[in-house]
Amino acid sequence: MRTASRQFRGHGANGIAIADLMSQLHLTHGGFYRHFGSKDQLLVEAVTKALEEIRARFMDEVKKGLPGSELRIIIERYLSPEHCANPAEGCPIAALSTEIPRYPRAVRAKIERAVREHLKGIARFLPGATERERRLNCILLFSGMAGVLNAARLTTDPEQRNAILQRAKEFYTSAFCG
Amino acid sequence: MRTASRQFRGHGANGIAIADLMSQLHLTHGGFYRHFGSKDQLLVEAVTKALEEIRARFMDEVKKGLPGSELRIIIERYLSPEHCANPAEGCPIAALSTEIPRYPRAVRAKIERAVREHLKGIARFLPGATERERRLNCILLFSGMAGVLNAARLTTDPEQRNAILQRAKEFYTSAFCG
DNA sequence: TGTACATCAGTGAACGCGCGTTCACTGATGTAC
DNA sequence: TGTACATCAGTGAACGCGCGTTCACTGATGTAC
Repeated sequence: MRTASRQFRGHGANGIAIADLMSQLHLTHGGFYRHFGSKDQLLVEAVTKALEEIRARFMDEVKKGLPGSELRIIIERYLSPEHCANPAEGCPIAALSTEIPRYPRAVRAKIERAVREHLKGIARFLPGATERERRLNCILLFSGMAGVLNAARLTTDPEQRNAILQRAKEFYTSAFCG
Repeated sequence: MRTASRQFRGHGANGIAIADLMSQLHLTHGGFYRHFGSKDQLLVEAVTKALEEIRARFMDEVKKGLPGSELRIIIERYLSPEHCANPAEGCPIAALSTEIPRYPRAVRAKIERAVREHLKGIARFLPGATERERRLNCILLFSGMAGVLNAARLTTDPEQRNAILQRAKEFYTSAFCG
């Protein structure tokens, strides 16, 4: 399961074959359907799982930091060179955002629900007078960071890549951390 | 060519078969290789072409507006509900950003060059003391807007979708238009 | 403790389809003489 | 003006591969008696 999730993020929603995935677990591909109804279902569960893991990791980091600096820490982490260099371990939305809208309705709906759940858990660190405002700000911040992460990922020059991440870090921190 | 470009943006870099594409032009798929060396090459040319068209459209709109409001117009346009609803006619980077990094080096390099060219043409409307700063700001703005556009595209509730676009418009306008 | 049976994760071969690419061929157009 | 030839966009069949899914079978584990 964890392996599946990594492979999806690393190679794209269609970039990995079930046979290859199973053989990485030292299994044959036939057994796959004992555990999942289809590859789409695996995708849904992999994305959901990945979001939960990421959120757990965020919370760990946040607990270690000073109170009041939660969001600053999350932004720092999200736009770190490590996250940029390892899409397979990172945010599945950043890795798969353009491919998800093209999936069947049922798949999209489930992924959307997982994303909403994820954002709900993070929105409380965002500024905003009402819950609705905090949610909107949360979407704005994370979609923006996901976009800039992808921009950095398709830049081949490492220096340029770091400059982009650095500039984005300053920008989003000053915009959302007062 | 234009058809190809639309199909790629609408269905993803792998979402359209050469046979289907050719038959939309009332041709058989065999003739494809008289014009392009491979499907990858078509992708590169389609993205390049799309960026040129978009920039030309931007410039048209900008000329019609008041001087000084160029960037405001571009942001308004990029985050419009029309752009959100029609990925096939819109920004190829927003539509394909997560798929491009997984292509072979040669493909990526050519697309990156086209993107750089594109941004170079727009950067002069961005704030910044030096050319380098304006370029960084340009990447920041457009990657952020591409991210939020994708977030809006995977939201199923239309009201929520418009709220996201509206909020993003305010945010990026106030951040980059002084 | 031992035996018979059910369950079920895993095996490996096969099916069927989609699709990128190739290739021998056709037929219209243009050029040379 | 007419004829022979070259060019080349387009045709349509075929090749070959990848891959999601199915299925009959195996073998280990656990339960009933």
